[in-house]
Amino acid sequence: MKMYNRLLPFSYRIIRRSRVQQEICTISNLDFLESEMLKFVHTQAMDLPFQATNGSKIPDYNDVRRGHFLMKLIDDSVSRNGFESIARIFSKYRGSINSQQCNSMIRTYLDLNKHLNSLYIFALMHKFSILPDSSTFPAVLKATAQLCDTGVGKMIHGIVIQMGFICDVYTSTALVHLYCTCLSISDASQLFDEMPERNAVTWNALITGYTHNRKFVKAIDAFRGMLADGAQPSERTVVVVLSACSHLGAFNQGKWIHEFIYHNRLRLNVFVGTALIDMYAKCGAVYEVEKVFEEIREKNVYTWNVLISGYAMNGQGDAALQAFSRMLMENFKPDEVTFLGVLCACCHQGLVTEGRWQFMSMKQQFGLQPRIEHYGCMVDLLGRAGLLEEALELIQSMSIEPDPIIWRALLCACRVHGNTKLGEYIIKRLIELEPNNGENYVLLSNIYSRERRWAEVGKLRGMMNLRGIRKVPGCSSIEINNVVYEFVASNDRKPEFEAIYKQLDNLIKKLKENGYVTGTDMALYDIEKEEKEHSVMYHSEKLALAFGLLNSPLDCTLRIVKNLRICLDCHEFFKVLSLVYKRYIVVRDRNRFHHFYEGFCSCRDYW
DNA sequence: TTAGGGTTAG
Repeated sequence: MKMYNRLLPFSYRIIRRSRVQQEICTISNLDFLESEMLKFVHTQAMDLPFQATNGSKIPDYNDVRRGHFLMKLIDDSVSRNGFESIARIFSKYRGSINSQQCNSMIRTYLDLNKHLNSLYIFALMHKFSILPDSSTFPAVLKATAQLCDTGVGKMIHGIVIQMGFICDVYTSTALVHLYCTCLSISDASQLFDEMPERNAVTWNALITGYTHNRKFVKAIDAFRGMLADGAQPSERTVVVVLSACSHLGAFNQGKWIHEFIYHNRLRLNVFVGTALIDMYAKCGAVYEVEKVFEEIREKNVYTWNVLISGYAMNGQGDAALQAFSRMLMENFKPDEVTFLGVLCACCHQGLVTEGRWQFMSMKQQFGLQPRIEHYGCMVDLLGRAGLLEEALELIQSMSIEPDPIIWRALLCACRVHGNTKLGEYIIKRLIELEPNNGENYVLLSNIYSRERRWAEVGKLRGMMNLRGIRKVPGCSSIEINNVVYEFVASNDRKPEFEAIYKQLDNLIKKLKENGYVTGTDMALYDIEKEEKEHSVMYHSEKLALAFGLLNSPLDCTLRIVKNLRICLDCHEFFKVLSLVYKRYIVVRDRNRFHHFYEGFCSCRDYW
């Protein structure tokens, strides 16, 4: 039963006011809201496209058709007399326009992506005393979420509370979505907790909100909450939860969701299939990627894109290019994202000629305009291959203004190929663009350290201290028995991790006997060798690995996710360890995957 | 007859 379907005009019927609701009510006054909304709509209405239609009077149709008729009348009038004429139409037909007709107009404008029109109709409803009902608000809130205007969003929330519609589950779900989209996720969560009624869609709105706000662990927790609440997850639910697992690299959680889909007979539609492939790709599980891809019937450009970029990030450039050829053979039209995957595959594989050709073909054969991301891939591809001049020329030839990311890609190449002169030129540009980003200083410091220019290193260190710039700490996570453990790099031994340090000390000793040499090139400053060894010894990925070895069966693949790029020393350490301990280790760093097995890495030391 | 979905450089 919908308790609030019956209209409660201006009743101030509030069930329970939370902090958010109280705050909202203090700023809400319906007349003020009306004038503010009209003002908002007028100020933004200048660019609206309108279609001219003919019409004179309202025929006696049902409400939806009358709503559509009115809309045509409005469009026609607006195209001839300007946006304000909508109010004149309302005035002319005062008394014969009802809320159902207005709802129909609001929803149709929503479908046409004319969100300001939806809001304008809503504002005029109050002006002409047409009372909204419970069907009005979901559409109005959706339009507000699309426009992402926080002021209007809070105003409409105020009206919802004041008119007593906060208990309508459709309206409050739309409100949760609005708060997740353009207000605050914590306020959305509070609203959700206070809702007297919720259903699967409300849970979906919250879980989606967490994922879109990058609160991936909370999204997975909310999914568990949904199951505990007895709500039935749908295909939409699992798509969003899988996306959270992808971001976290949470393989076991993702696999569990896959089993859940199977046992609960959810459809393996194109959304679910694509989300599954993406999850497995971002967990470094290429075999599962292929299995799901062959299993699903329905595919679209998204599905192909996650497959191609999945192969690329896992170091299987040839497979990515083969998948791209197959995509074309099966008559799918590639888009800009497809070419990002293709160029990324060439980049990680060092396929310079192929990359140049694909970049040309993207423009000439497929008519796609390269974006800065595509140039970024090309600069990285050329830079890694040592073609620094060509990479610089490409940046200079761009019609788009180069961004810090593209300069940093070239700077990394300068470090790899020891080109200090170009590195210094770039760093000056970078520090102008991003004076507070510690990563830039660290990159330059690494270039100086490599050439043993300790005076410059010291000067740079002083500048960082003076400006209060800190290096982003390395952070790695590993999933053991469905629990994600996180480790942060540290120069000090923390007492609670003593068992892990001991394990790490033993590992280092054993690996040194088997050919591992501590790489200290990446250590930042001019410090003694022993101290440098110490500073790379407790990198977060090594701590995660030591913890994984201590807490997993011998045949278990270890999967580690790192927030920065894996360092040279850790890369060597993992290679030797995979040989000595016969373990398969997968590391997802900020850029790509490294699959370590029998002393080798899938990146073939090219990263 | 209303609310909620997947991909993207380094």
